[in-house]
Amino acid sequence: MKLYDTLTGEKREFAPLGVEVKVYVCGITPYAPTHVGHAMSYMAFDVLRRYLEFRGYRLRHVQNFTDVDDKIIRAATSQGVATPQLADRYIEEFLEDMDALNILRAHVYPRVTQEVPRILEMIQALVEKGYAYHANGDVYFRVGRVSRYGELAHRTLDSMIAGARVEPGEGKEHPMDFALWKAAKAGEPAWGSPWGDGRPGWHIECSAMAYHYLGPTLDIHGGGQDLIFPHHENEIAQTEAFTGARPFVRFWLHNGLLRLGEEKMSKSLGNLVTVREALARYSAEALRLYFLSSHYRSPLSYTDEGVASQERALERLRAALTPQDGSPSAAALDPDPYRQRFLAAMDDDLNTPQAIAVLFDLARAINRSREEGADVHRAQNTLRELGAVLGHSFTVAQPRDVDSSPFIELLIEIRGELRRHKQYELADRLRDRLGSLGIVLEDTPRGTIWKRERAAS
RNA sequence: GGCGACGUAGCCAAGUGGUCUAAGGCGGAGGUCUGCAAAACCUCUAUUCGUCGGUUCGAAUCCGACCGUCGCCUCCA
Repeated sequence: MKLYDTLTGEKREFAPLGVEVKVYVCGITPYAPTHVGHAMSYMAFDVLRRYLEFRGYRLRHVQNFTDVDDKIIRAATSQGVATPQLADRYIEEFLEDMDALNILRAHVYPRVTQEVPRILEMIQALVEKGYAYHANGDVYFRVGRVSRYGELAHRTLDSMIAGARVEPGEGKEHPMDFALWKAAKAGEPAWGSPWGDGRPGWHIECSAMAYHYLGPTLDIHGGGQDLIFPHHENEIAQTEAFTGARPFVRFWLHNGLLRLGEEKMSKSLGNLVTVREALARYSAEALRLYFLSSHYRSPLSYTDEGVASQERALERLRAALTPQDGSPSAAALDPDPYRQRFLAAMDDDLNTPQAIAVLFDLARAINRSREEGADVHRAQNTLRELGAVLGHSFTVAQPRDVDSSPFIELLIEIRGELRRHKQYELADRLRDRLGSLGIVLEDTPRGTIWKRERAAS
């Protein structure tokens, strides 16, 4: 299996260093509802995880919550709640959203507020080694000490300064130096430290947590492309300076960003669709199919038509899984060539668009073979199995509420009687009226089936 | 200004030197089935890959220029 590594800029054969694959994925800063851009990112890493496990690897997945930060403090003050309460609320929401999207939970979700002692240890060590220095209650990382600084972003320190948007910063020796520890302002959450009360800077928490939960070398570190610089660049600098071991990360994986209209979807720009809004309109599977229909490293635009079209596409895959009736009279359909193609696609840096194309090919083959009377049970099992690798179940997620089901079935029964007596006008009226209420009827050789149409407009 | 990515059918999106007269999905057209529908199935729907040059026996795929879009350089998945 090959994975594209941002650091080297090439696809390389992947194998974990030890018995388990060590995966760290950057989590969220919980101060606002989860949006579909997060969903896309975590879905990409969900598929990575499912595929690695499918390939027989054991895996340990750590994902942080940055639950102390300027934006959290600001949001908490403006809403008149304490920062831990605000963070807790959004963390809970985030986990619920991930569950709703069928994204597997990480094995560990460390939080900055619970890791401060370890973060302080790391900062202290960096100061002792000369990689960091103290200035007015802040502690900064000395970027100039790291000759490779900029290697992940493929930039040099000089070229970054030429960009000119660097703020000098009071106590900084070098404009690109970044804070490991920030002195507390009045009323802010703070912890004691050798440099006075304060809180961790933005990047150090990931270094400390990754080191503590996974060790000095990670097999895979993931996140959105917007984290490459400065966040991940700084993680490399901190961790390698601290451990003295190289490389900190063997494979850097970054997903392309979701756009809304012409711009990246982001909290700061305010152009976003929350996961809850999306799930109110579309099924989780349609959203998943939409995201996976594009390669994880490519940017993708979120559009209603796009997700809606996947809702219809999904119906085709589900239809291919409807049970076969009658006993097969022809040779069974052999799904192995499809399986091979699926694996080849996934082995090539998780080429989910191609893998999905294989699933549609297999679905078509199943439908065709079934009409010809061939045994499709094995092929259907393969479709189900490969779908599950992508996190799909293809089950008719019918919000079949107990209240109306018996009545709908009664109406269908009566319509059946009408049809038997060739009272088609009345029968069609029933079907039309149910249709306008969002209930779709289909007359099949096995009888009439119904399903609820998802409102999509 | 610096660094990087991308531009493939009506829409979305794979493919990155010959198997490509380019996968798959949505949409569209015709047909089979059906009381009529729906679903399913079959057939068709880019001789062409932003534009212009170049390299090569051969390019959507490599190189150059140009046009356009986006990302990072500041918080961000």
